[in-house]
Amino acid sequence: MTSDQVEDARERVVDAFERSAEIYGLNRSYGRLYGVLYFAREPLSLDELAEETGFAKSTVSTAMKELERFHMVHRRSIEGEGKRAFFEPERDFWHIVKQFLDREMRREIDTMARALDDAETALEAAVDAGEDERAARDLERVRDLQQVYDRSEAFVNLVTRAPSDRLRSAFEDFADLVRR
Amino acid sequence: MTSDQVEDARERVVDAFERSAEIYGLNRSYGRLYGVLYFAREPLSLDELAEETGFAKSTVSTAMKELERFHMVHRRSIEGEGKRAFFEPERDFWHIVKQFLDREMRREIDTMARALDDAETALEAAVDAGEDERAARDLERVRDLQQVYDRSEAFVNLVTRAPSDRLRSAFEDFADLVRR
DNA sequence: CGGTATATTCGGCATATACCGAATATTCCG
DNA sequence: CGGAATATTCGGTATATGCCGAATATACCG
Repeated sequence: MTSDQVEDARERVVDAFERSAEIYGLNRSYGRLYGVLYFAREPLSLDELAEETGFAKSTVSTAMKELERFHMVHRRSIEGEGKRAFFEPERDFWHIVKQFLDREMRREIDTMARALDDAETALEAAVDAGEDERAARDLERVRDLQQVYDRSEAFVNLVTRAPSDRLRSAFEDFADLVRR
Repeated sequence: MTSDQVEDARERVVDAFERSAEIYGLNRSYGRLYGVLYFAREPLSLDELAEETGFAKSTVSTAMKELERFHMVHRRSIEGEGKRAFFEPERDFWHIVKQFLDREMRREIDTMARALDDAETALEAAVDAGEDERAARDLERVRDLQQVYDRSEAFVNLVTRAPSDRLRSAFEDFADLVRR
């Protein structure tokens, strides 16, 4: 039966989504839910998602909240459907990446930057006070890190502020930059 | 005492490493171990790392194996130190990123690509057989994904093959690409 | 080749996480 | 405003994970 094969094929792609989720530190179930949504012909309700994936409705509810946090799905209500919530997948992967950079990576960079600044101050004082020469070494290390994080921050700013299609084309050209 | 402040500052940076590890889906303990190594004046042994971090030696041993897998640390032996192993941090972050792309992301891309190719074949057959028009929709989705993953693969190839300093400078120029 | 220093493996415990179903809260509509 | 439909929260359980210390394996040196 062809339609069985189609079903299998779709299932394998959803499997692949699960493994992807895993790699990026997300729960497998999120990959599955996202995958199911990705192939849905229309927005799905919590009950439909639960039915489709085999998870309890409560599980789906919390998972959806998290997936929304990552901007991987969007919640909608539909005219005449009362309170019932419907979910659609975000299919622009660049958008998802941007949101991740904006939310998670920026926060990481900020804490690190603050820690580094404090460390720099303390170490400068230590060096001036003629403390052991370990301080000088550490100061160098800290400054190296500062440079790395400054660049990361610039990159994050760049990416999160540019629209997806501009990024896509910039990355095409990026290839030439690396190669030349 | 200034040296207390220095100690505190170093500690805060190591803390920041822990949080970073967390964000990228690694264990906090890996961040701590890497951080301690980052500021070490010389390569550290398992016992020294255990002493410094408070983890059991066995814990450190397995963690080090994992950190090696990610190319975040390197294992060395030192002349006249017998069997004892010493560890050094990889300080070139680009190198670490490249290894991650090469090992993890490439594998993810491969499984997804295979799943998508299978799905494409099955769906094409279904469409030709005049199956329900859902197949046509799905085929479109699959092809969109293929494009995304093809581009990702090209990007991964590019980055993993270029030397770190070239990447760094290419990313400087990338900024102009996006902005212009 | 035997002994010693070191590394790794393994079983077990304690904690964290994923998931469930029942209980509660919220929204919408008559 | 009340009641029905839905979503969310919460407590409990099963499983996974992190970490430890003891037991085992491995490498080096005399």
